[in-house]
Amino acid sequence: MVRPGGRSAQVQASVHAAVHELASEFGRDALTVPLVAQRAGVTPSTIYRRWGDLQELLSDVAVERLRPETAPGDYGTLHSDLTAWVEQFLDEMSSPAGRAYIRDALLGNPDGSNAGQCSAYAAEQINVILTRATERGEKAPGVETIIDHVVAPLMYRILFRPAGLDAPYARRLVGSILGPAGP
Amino acid sequence: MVRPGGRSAQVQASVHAAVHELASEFGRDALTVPLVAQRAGVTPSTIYRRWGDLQELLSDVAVERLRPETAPGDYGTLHSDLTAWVEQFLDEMSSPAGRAYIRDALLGNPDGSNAGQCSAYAAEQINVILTRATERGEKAPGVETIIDHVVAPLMYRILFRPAGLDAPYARRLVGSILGPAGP
DNA sequence: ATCATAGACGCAATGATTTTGCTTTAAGAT
DNA sequence: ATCTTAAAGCAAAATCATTGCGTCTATGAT
Repeated sequence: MVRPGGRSAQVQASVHAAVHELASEFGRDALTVPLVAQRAGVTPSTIYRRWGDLQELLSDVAVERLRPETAPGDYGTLHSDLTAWVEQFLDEMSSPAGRAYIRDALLGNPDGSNAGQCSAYAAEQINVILTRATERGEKAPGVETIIDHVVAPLMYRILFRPAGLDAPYARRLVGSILGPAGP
Repeated sequence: MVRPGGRSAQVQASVHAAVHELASEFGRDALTVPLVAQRAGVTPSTIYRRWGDLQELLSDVAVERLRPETAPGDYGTLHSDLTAWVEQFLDEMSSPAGRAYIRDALLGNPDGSNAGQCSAYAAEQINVILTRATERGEKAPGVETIIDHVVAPLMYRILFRPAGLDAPYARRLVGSILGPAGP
């Protein structure tokens, strides 16, 4: 039974806020359940009961933090829209903070859909871009193609090979799917 | 100062073994340092001193577990070699145990090269396949291309979208890079 | 072959976190 | 207004993490 705005919601909000504050104050690795609980004005047992453990909580917070806040910009062509989006994606995700959030998101319970949610966010953004391109009359590949051959390589490198990852690389990926930049 | 075969090596071996055993007995999430220590016949402080914490230890074990034990098979053509390797890769990595190991490997210390090591293993295997193809006179793409457009999409789906991941999908990825299976 | 030494381990005490039974609170339904 | 019930608080108990100190072991030099 969901009770939006009720006490539960307030607790969740203050706990999430506490995680943010403490993470930026003392660093993500200094977080502990009792610490977060104190800052949030809650008892530790509340957190343990609702989230199970710190990892679940962090995973939860990470997903919220990874949700895009704005629709992809419109730059007139599919190629430029996608390039811009990919560059921003890379920027946000490859920072130390971004990588930490991604790793946290991956840590949630077995098939708790936290990680899936992240992927869904990206798919949604890409879908907006592709739909817009189609409406303009441009020929556009499928969302899956972009995910497989642009997003996935970026994410792979972010997670497994933090070095050798820059904007030119990202643009090259876009080019390899859409062909070289149009006129 | 490395002392292979010494007490240290034995401790490491029995601790690793204990992790394996307990993980398959009680599940990875039931592991605790004291539990592992007891099974390994060691005191918890030994583990804390050597590995720091449970995550480091699990990350360590995961990398060892993810190391390929055998060179990629030779099936006569690049296409079949790569397809076979990819199918095996998918098999091993997409199982619940495989995914758990990957996640653990990602968890090691900040940029402790554990995750990088995994990526290096894959690159090495692929390199063997591509070199063999080149020696046969086949035209072969670079290692990076295979990583970006075959390994990365697989890994992305393993981590973020466990559903909709099967051998045909993997073969399609290979086909999209090498072209349809040749004679 | 023996010795000196650095590194690693065991033990045990201490401090922090996690878990659990019971009680209390407040949101939503009657 | 009262009732029902999910969720939170409280506090004790259990478990886990951390650390100082002494001991042991394998190594390299004598």
